[in-house]
This record gives sequence, structure tokens and C-alpha cells, in this order.
Amino acid sequence: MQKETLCLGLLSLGPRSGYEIKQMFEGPLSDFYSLSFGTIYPTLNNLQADKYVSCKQHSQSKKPDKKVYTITKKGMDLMKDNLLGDASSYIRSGNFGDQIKSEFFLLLLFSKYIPDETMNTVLNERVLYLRQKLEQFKYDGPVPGNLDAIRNEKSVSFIRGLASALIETGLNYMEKNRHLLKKKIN
Amino acid sequence: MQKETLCLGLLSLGPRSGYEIKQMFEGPLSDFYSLSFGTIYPTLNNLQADKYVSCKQHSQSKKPDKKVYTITKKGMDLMKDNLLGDASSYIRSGNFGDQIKSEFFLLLLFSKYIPDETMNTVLNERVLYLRQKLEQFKYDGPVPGNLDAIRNEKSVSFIRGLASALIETGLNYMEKNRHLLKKKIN
DNA sequence: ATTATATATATCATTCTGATATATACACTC
DNA sequence: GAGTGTATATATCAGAATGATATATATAAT
Repeated sequence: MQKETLCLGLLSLGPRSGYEIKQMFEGPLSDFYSLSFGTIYPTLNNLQADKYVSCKQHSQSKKPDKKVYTITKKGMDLMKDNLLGDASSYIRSGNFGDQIKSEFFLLLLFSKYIPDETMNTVLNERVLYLRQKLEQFKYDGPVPGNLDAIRNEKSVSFIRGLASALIETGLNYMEKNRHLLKKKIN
Repeated sequence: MQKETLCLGLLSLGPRSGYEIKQMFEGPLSDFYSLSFGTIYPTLNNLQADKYVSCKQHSQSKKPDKKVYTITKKGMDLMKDNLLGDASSYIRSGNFGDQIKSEFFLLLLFSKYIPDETMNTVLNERVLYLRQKLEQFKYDGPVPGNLDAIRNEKSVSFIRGLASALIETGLNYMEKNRHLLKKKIN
């Protein structure tokens, strides 16, 4: 999916600044996708130049102006068009282009070169990390204003449920099978 | 993990060419990590220049010479050092740096702009794709020579078991909950 | 008083990918 | 037998993206 489609999609949830879009990537989207400031800001500028979004500058005393972008009719049309095209091409190729770079799996892969004690700590930390993630996905309380819109998306409950189920499976598997990675019998 | 550590790690399983390293990324590693030719070849050249690997050219009639790299003692030492450093820094930060960019999740996220019929086909294709992946991870028969070493790694059975469990969970969840994504009652 | 974190945009060197170039062999189809 | 597609094998590079840094201020914590 192009960065333009993605930014338009996030702006379709409501007007937002580049900084707030980044907050979505750091927050609720962090486990699925991310874009850097170096991508977000130029993309928004280009979208504005081509009238896919409009921009209102809110001058703030002494902070840089907050530039709040609103998606236009033209932008909504482009977004929907692109999404349909993406969906069709994924169907045609049968390839979803999901890209994973997991440092954790690489560490597992080469675990035979890492002392059992160190690997043990790594796995303990991973379990803690996954438990935190699980809590995050199951948490249903209030969230900061700019993240509210995405939380309330119907598709997001589907995704959160899926993520929770996957993490639970991962945790169970690790607790049951981590002994397989041991090199020496203590 | 640096590309150097990763290439050294793969060469620690046995001597290999750059092309064969790429085959590992396209094959058994494709779901966890990947590097392009544009990264692999320069990395191998640099590792050779610094004596972390040695190289034997096998001249092949009319094909380019096959350059088979072998990890040196110096290379093994660097790899182990780097792996320990990586493990320690992951433990310290509690952040595993896993990076996911999932086109499928983005499509789900914006599914309300995509017709039910199209999304239905997308989900059907995803189920087929996951079933294929599941078969791949469960398959235990013979594999091409250059992929044999990685298949026989003890850590790889752990990873394959984990991947299988995760995919099964994902498939079950999708079959049970895909109706939640529907916008209209047919 | 100092350090750290948060808001807010912008830029850019370095890194990485994805595509292309080059060259050949082999299998398949029309 | 001509053409197409796939596989082997390395190399390079334009274009894209990241991660870091710059700028400026407020607020909370130590």
C-alpha cells in the first residue's frame, strides 16, 4: 500500500496533524505498520499540493504552528480507488506482501552460539514483553483523544481480538517448549 | 542485528555463495527476515576484505564464477561477540525491535471502504495463503541441498512449531470472526 | 538547577530495496 | 525450431525510507 493511501486512510478517520499521525503509528498501529516523520511530512505536503487534503494552521504561542490536515472529496475518491486496486492486486497475486523482520527469531535461530543463561534471560524478557502486549490489546479503557477514532473502528476490534489470540498462543507455546532450546542439561 | 552478523551466522551453517544465502531468505527464512542481493553481495565482499570469510571461486562453464564463502575463525569470533552484544542489548531495552509491515492488516483496517464482496474474496485468499504456509511449516520431507543445514538446526524445529501454532490460531480466529467485518446483512 | 519528556515540523546522510544488466542452460509450448 | 519462462549467478544503482539531528518551547520530575 502506498504511503499516500495510508495517510489518506488515517485522515479519513478525522482531521489530524503529521505529529498525530505519527502517534498512531507509535501507538495502536505499532505492531502492524509504521512510517517515519521523514516520510509522513513530505507525503502530507504532496497530498496538499495536489488538493487531496486541505490544511489549517493553528498558530500556537512559541511552538511551531500545528498544521491540521483534512481529507477532501478528491482525497476520499483517490483513497477508495487505491484501496480497491490494492485489494484486487492482492487477490490476483495471492501474496499479501506482509514483511516481517524479527530480531527475536534471528536470536533464536543462532541461539546455539549464545550461552544458556543468556538465552534464558532473553526468553524471560520476551515473555514479559508479550504479556505487556497482551494487556495492551485487551485493555478497553479510555485512550487519548487523537487515538480515539482508530480505537472505535469496527475492524480494529477484529484485529485486536486476533492479536490477543496470537499472543496467547505464542506465550503458551514458549512456556511449554522453551526447554527445547537448551544446549546442556543442568 | 547487523547484516554482517546475520551473513556470518548463515555461513556458520556451512560454506555458501551469495546466491544460496538469498535462497535461504526466500525459502525457510522468508517469514522472519530478508535481505536483498544489493545488501548480501557488498556485505560478503566487505567480510572477505576484513578476513571474516574466505572465498573460493568455482569457475563454471559460461555461468559467472560461483563464489563460495567460508567463515574463518576470526569470523566465528566476531559473530559470537556480536550475538552476545545483541542478546544483552535486547535484554536491557526489553524491546525486541521486531518490525512488521502487514499489508493485510492495513486492508482490514480500511475494510469499510472496500465492498463486502471484495473483502470476502480477500479473506478467502488469505485463508488459502495461510493454509499453504501451514503446510510448508509442517512439511517434514526432503529439501534442496543448500537448505538442508538450516532445516536441521534444533532452533528451527522450535520456530517451525511456533509458526504452525500461530497460523492455526489465526485461521481459527478468522473463520470464527470474519463475519464481524461485514458492513451489510445480505 | 538540571534532566527528561512531550509537542511540533523539517531536513538529510546513510542505508536498503527493487529493478535492471549480463550471460547461459534447460524445460516447455506452439 | 522459435519463443517463453524459469533457474543459476553476480553486480550495480536509482529511488525510497529510515534514523538521527536541528530548532524551539513547556512542563514535570529529580
